[in-house]
Amino acid sequence: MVLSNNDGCVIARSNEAKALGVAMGAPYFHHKELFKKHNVKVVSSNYALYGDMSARVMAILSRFSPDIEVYSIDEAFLRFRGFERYDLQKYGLDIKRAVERSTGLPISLGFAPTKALAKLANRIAKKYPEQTGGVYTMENEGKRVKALKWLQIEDVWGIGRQYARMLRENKVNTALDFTNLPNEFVRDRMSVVGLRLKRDLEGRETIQPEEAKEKKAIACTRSFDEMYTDLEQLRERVSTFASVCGRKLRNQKSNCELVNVFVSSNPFREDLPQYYNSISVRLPYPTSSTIHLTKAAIIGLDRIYRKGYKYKKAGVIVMGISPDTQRQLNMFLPLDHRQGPLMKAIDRLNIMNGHDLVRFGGMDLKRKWKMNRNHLSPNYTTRIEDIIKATS
DNA sequence: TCTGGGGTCCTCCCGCAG
DNA sequence: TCTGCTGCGGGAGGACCC
Repeated sequence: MVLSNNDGCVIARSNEAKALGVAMGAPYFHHKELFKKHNVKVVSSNYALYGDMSARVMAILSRFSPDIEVYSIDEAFLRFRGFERYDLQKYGLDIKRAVERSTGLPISLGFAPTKALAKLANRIAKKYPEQTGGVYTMENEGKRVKALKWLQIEDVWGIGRQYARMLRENKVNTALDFTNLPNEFVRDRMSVVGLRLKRDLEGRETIQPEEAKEKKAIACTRSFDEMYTDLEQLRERVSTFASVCGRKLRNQKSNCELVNVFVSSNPFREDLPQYYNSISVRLPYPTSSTIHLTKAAIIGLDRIYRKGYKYKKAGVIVMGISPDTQRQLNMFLPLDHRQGPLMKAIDRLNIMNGHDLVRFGGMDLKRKWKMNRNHLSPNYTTRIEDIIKATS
């Protein structure tokens, strides 16, 4: 089982762990005893490792089709245009073997005419490994209808909890029931998004592949390991969050003109007074300078901070993002030309010498806080000390 | 004691300007 | 000068994804 940041929630479960009845997102501490009793292997999330393994898998997949959309850390859509003469089932097994041989990671594949149907085909492949070999091809109308009949409404890609409940109340129990609904009903209750999904499930390609785009918002938010009451503690954390946003912005060669800060008490502590607030601070011109972002974030924080609450979470979200090459400057405020080279130098030092070598005065230089990661797996592929040792 | 983090898109509403 | 209509942009809120 894999835990979220801070070892808070269960975010991934093996089939064995699922069989124990552990729900997705369940708080870890609720089930600690059960895990101990059944000897469940628990690991803290390790995104350095997952990110690297993901990149390896995606690189292998891209050898099999020129047209790949990396959808998330563990999913990709590949388009097989011009593969009409291929036996896709066999080709799929080749892909699966190649990934498993090079990375040791088991994968499953689904072939279908649209993205929503491909998700469904993949689900079948994963669910019935013996019959499908981990590859399922939805090559005709009969298979499409059969699959839609099999798929429960809440398992449809794009149908979340709210929609599933509403649909069940309207006697829609399977994906097939959903495709049989009148368009007007779907449009009315689920907006054009629902309508697009319906068409896609009918086999008419509607949900288009996404090209890699620059992010429209970049966030760094954290729950704290203890509750903070002091403005100074919050300032330190918020400064650090702002500097992370700055680094991410510079990585994608963008600037932002809006810095949003939020603070929150612990909603699970109903015995304590609750407080949530957020504020957006507009910058005079788009920037990715940590100095500017931090200043703006602190101004925002000072405005929303209220004494007397115990704070459990805070974050910085930068918005209004534009690329370096399209920067709208301010007619009345001169651009500070020193910021760019300064940030570049800091980023370079931090890359060469490990993160956080160079930091800013407002940040948590003494770093009293810690993230709970009590079950961390080694960084097998990204840290030389952690590399797997082979012994004879 | 201990309950994650990072995104997207759509709709609605409001204020503003023509 | 006033009123009504229309289009647009921004913010809030709600749905979804991983």
